[in-house]
Amino acid sequence: MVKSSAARLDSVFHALADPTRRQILRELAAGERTLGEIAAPHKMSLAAVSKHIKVLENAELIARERRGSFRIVRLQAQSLKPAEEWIAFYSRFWNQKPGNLEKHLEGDKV
Amino acid sequence: MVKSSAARLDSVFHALADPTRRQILRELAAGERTLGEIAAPHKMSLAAVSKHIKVLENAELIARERRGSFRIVRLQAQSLKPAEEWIAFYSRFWNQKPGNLEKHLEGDKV
DNA sequence: GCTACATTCAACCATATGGTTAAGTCGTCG
DNA sequence: CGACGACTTAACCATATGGTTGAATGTAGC
Repeated sequence: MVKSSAARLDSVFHALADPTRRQILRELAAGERTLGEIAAPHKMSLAAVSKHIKVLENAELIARERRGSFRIVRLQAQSLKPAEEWIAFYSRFWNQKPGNLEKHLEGDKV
Repeated sequence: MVKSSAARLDSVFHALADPTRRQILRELAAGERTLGEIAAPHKMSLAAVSKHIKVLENAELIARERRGSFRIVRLQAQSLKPAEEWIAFYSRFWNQKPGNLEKHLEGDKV
């Protein structure tokens, strides 16, 4: 399914809005894992983890590949880039004094 | 309500996972607005926009202030910083060749 | 082919989300 | 003080989310 840029941001941010899924991504940063390995540290059923994996896959943050009877999961960090860029638009604000925001964007008025 | 760092990421990413809310943040980047002004361009009721505003407020991405009979809404972009930093952890990945990821993190094996 | 293992799918459930309309609140102005 | 304007809250609805358990699927190995 091809998604619009807005829809891709929707699914990426939605995927990130859950601590279990963020933890999974952190684990995958250290290398690929099987579903079983990913699920082990989490206090929930394998089926529940499988659903989280599907949410991450839908956001294209991971890729799944069959390897024998295992399903190996790999990080696709580049899908985070648009999200990072979206947020980075605001980075110029967070080192400024709050009162300067309007001036900064609308030109010096006072 | 004081939130854990994880809970704050939850609410920020959740707030960003909706195109209407992202648009509202973009509008607010140009300066403060009243709720009416924010709602005008959107094809939904004022009550619906009010709910979106509440989600953004819960994530501390905006602040509301009473000004006469108006409610003025201001961007609080600094609350995006932790989200940006969380994502930035992965930035070293997206300029690399996929095959290098494990080597990069686990030391050169092959 | 049978069995075990790894994962997925289906059915179900409780709660959350995103929208609606209608009523309520709170300042301002005549 | 009475009415209007600008929101906010409440009640309601349909659909989505996040979890469960139990059955189904797909490979590997005897």
